[in-house]
Amino acid sequence: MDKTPIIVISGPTASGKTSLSIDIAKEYNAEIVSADSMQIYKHLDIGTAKPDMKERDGIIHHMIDIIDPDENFSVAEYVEMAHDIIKDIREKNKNAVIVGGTGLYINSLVDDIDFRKDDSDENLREELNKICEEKGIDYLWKMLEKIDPVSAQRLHKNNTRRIIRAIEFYKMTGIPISKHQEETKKKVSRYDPCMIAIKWDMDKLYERIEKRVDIMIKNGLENEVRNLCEKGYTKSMLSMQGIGYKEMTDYIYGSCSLEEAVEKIKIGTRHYAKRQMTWFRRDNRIHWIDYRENILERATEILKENGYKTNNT
RNA sequence: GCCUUUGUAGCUCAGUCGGUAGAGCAAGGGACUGAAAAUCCCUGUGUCGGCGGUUCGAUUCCACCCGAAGGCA
Repeated sequence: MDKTPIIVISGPTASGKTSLSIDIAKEYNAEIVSADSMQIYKHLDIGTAKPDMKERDGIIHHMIDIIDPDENFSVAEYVEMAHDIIKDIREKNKNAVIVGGTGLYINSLVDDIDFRKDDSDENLREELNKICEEKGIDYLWKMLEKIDPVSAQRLHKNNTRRIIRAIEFYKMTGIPISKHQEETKKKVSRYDPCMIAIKWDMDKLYERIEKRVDIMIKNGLENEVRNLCEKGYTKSMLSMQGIGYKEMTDYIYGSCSLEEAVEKIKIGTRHYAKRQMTWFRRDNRIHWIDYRENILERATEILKENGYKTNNT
């Protein structure tokens, strides 16, 4: 079976993914599929650095603004929708450019990981959370050790979230999540990705983050979050836990000053960029482009080596 | 000018009844298969402001100097 070629642009925040992706989309007759866990939300624009229509410059963007801020979303849904979109794009004889910084989304899509329909249940998860509060995480960890010792060994006892997910998976499917993970690793992906990312010196990247956050403030992040709060969206929602949103909410409700909130946004974004780097660093399929190079030119070379042709060639 | 408080890790500060020091934050590294902008793990030597004195030994006590904050003139 022929694999579907896809162009993937990943990397840390503020590395220049968006503008590179649009340039590439123009040259390669492509549509863009975002892989960003926050840009999927409507009304979260400034803080997520969502490209506006002018920036998109006529290029079709998918997986942006697809749900309301009070809705939950997950990788499983992401992957399911993205597969269909890519299929449609290909049927139009266009290229698909996947762009985003959410490593889990990128890898789940590119590696074509299976998410079963029946292995998740929010009520059960809530129930387990309650048990954790009452009896402590040790109790849950021991429970997991009995049903899935492999996962129990792998998971640190403080990582409540993952422990609960592992138990949840077993209760829903009757098989240990560790076993499921091993099986899905063997699966051959339907995609043939050409992966590109822009590499920055961290201090340079941090400078960009600093500037970018200042611009967000200038562009009215406070107002954006105020509107969200007025619409009734609260910090308990996933969307409002995004960097920039949770800190601004704290400021709006008076638990810190604006300066403190801005500083926290900068720190949070730095931490995020660092985590993204540890995620992407280990993927040896990625072609890293140094920020000092002519990025589009270099990307074009890489794509050419991988059999992609521009509109002009 | 005098009095008081203060000077310890990039920052905020503990501490050593004299045996050369430790937290939080920052920073660095790592993990990651249905919350992932989330969640979690690992990493702490720094002229203890300067110069002397006492002492076997001073960051700790004493004197002086320099810097900071406050008070009195």
